[in-house]
Amino acid sequence: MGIHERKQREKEQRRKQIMEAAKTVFSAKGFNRATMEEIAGEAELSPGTLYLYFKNKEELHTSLSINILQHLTEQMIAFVHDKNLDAMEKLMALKDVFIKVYEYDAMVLINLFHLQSGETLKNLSGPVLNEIKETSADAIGAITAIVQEGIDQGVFVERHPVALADIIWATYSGVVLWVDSKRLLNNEKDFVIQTLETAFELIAIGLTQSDKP
Amino acid sequence: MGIHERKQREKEQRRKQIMEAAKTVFSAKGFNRATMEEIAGEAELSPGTLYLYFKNKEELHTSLSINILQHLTEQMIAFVHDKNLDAMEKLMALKDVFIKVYEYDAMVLINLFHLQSGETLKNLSGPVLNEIKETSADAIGAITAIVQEGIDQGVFVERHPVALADIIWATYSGVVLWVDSKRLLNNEKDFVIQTLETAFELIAIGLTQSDKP
Amino acid sequence: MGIHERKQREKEQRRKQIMEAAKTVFSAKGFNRATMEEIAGEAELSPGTLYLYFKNKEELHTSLSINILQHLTEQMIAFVHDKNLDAMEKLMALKDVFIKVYEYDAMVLINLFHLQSGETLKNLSGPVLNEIKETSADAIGAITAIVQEGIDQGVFVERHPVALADIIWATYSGVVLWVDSKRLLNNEKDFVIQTLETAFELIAIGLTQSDKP
Amino acid sequence: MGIHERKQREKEQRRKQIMEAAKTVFSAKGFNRATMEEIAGEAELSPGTLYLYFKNKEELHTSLSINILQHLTEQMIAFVHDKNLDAMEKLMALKDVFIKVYEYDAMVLINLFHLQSGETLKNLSGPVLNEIKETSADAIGAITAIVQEGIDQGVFVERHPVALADIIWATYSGVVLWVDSKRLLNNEKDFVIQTLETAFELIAIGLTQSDKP
DNA sequence: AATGAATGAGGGTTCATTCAT
DNA sequence: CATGAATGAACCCTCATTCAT
Repeated sequence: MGIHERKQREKEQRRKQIMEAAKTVFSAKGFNRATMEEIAGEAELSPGTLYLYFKNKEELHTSLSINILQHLTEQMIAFVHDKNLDAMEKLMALKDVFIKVYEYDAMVLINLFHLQSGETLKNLSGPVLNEIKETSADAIGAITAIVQEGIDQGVFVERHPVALADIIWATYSGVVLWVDSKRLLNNEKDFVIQTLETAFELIAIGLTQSDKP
Repeated sequence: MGIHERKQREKEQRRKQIMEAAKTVFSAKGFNRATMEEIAGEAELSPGTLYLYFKNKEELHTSLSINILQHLTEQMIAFVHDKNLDAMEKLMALKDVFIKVYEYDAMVLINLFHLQSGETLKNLSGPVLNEIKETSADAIGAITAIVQEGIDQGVFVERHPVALADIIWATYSGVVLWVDSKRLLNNEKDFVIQTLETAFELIAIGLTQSDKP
Repeated sequence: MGIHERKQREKEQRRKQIMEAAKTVFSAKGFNRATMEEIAGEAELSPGTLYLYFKNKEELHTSLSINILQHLTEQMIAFVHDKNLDAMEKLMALKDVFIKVYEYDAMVLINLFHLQSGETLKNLSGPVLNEIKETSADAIGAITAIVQEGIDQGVFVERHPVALADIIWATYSGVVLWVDSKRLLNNEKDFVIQTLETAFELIAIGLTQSDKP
Repeated sequence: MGIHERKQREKEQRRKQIMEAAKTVFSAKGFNRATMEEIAGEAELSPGTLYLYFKNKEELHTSLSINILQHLTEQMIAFVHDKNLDAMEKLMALKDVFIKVYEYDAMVLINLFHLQSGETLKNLSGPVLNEIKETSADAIGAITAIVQEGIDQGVFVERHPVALADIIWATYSGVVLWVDSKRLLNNEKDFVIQTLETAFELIAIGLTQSDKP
């Protein structure tokens, strides 16, 4: 079993090595202009080897996104059940996770949000698609739980919690995509984090105040 | 002059004809899987003709986005200077424009928001890039003007107006992308408009209320 | 008939105008990279018009060569029958014509010599091919006549006059092609004329001296 | 080591296989009408494979020329340093090499001389261009050395040795191109070799005799 | 005669993927 | 498992040529 386990770990190790290389190349070239040969070169492997670990280029690409989505979701779930935090504190913790993940790997996160595109989504194989569906359901579920808790506690005003969760998630993705593209268009400094902070201020107010008088 | 003008109009007509066909094909296949030959067929023209009107596939694709962005911006600017509306009414008018444009052509709008992607942005020619930059600056400018007016009138609380405009725009794009992808993932009904309504409620509250107590 | 003649002259005029433009463009781009559209633009005509005067691109290209070949041949023939010159003087006159034509239009001359290529020759239509055959036969005939006269006069040693004419013509084309390409390869000054002068010295000696002792 | 060497040899083998096929196809169709697909078919390989060994069509074509130029140059250099030959004998040996190479592969040789064309030359990549420059400099250098030796020995009259080398090389290329094209034009027998023999007689006389009396 | 918009066949090239070693 | 040479389908784009006006 020692042998079997080591094999398993080596295999996992290779996958990571490839995904790391893929991240670098996709990041520099974008999906279309990146070639499997270049990724293989970056990973110091041969092209053929990539196909032992990933079914094809698309799934290698998607794996990057799934990875960060799982990472993000895990962290969100971690404090949802934390009894020591009230709903508003959880909302702020959510914001901090969003920012931390953005800081951790902006490019893969952007990539994840672009996955929300018909073109990409349509071409994924069933299992991969399911993994995405489930993980993103978990992510939205975690946000929904926070919102629901706030409503139950009377801290947040009563609205459809799933819609609110969608808005929070959408704001996150929208800010990351738009502010990042502004950076590219105008050679600006990176304002994503500041903008996220302000966006969450607005969201917090919107969630707590009943209505414009 | 009659001749010259008619020629001009015919040329404009052809561009539209091609863009219409391109929209159909890109919409059905996505950028990569769409072929110029198929677009030409859809437009009942020969492949070569496409290149008389668009430099290459990428610029044809981008033209669709620019088009809707200009359309959107024009409408936004239209009521910014309307003296009969106060800032909050303008904000609601903005929401209505957003919704109307989404209803008018969801697919091209989604396409526009995906243009905010490094991969696509990096490969555009100078003139096209400039057109995007300018038009999107106009769009953000229009939103900024509304927010600024609200602040000046004491209706909105004082915050950095550009950041707020970015957040509004980002929320729009985020909601459209995310809720649309949820529809694809889960074969859901289209909730984009309802979600946008709710999102704007939150934004309106966030803009008018100073802070959580 | 006045009308008919004027029409005729105008037509001739247009051909020249097109050939002039073609010369410019072929010269700058080479045959393959030159486009009919660009030639039309240079001639301030539309692409379609070119086809009223030349059957296709290849024959337009070849016409340039035929033109200079006829020009060259005419001048050679002019002094072949000049009773005031002896064979050696005629040989020197030949050299002068060669140089003058090179100076007049180096590019078209080079073009002519490249026509001596299987690829180009094989794709010409019958009539054009015949014109080339006849004119180049005339050219070689003129040189042969000079050599023959020299032999008859006992000035040149007895050898096969056609072979000698071929060698003279080949030397001309070889020097022009090779020295011009050296210019391109090494960014050298143009040494074609000096090299031709030296080459003809050698030829003159070779023709007059019987053999190495 | 055995493995590495064999791989190397196999690779070299493939290049030859492709060049052989290319020679056949270019020879039959000329550069423009030859297609990569046809060459691949002739080599019993797939089109893609060609691009593993040659950057593009042009460089495959040029490689053929460079090959024969190197072959020619090697042989010329071989006897330049032969102490057993005097200058005149070396000149005659040069002629023999010229003839042998022509007999060995006339078509590729003609191809080489056509490379001396602006159009082709301008579109070559730096490294390939350099290889041509260097090899043709070596070729001219070898001829120059012979001529210089003749002058030093007092066998040849004193003239600029480089110019003489150029003339010899130009005569070679001119005779091959022109007499071969005569063959094509008039369905003649192949007189290249006889003409070269006569040409070298003239050159020998021209080099040894001081001047027309 | 002149136009010039439209044509559409054609080919070079790329690159994800495979498979014999 | 790993390799990497070979594959070959696919596609963008060019441009000589045509023809309705």
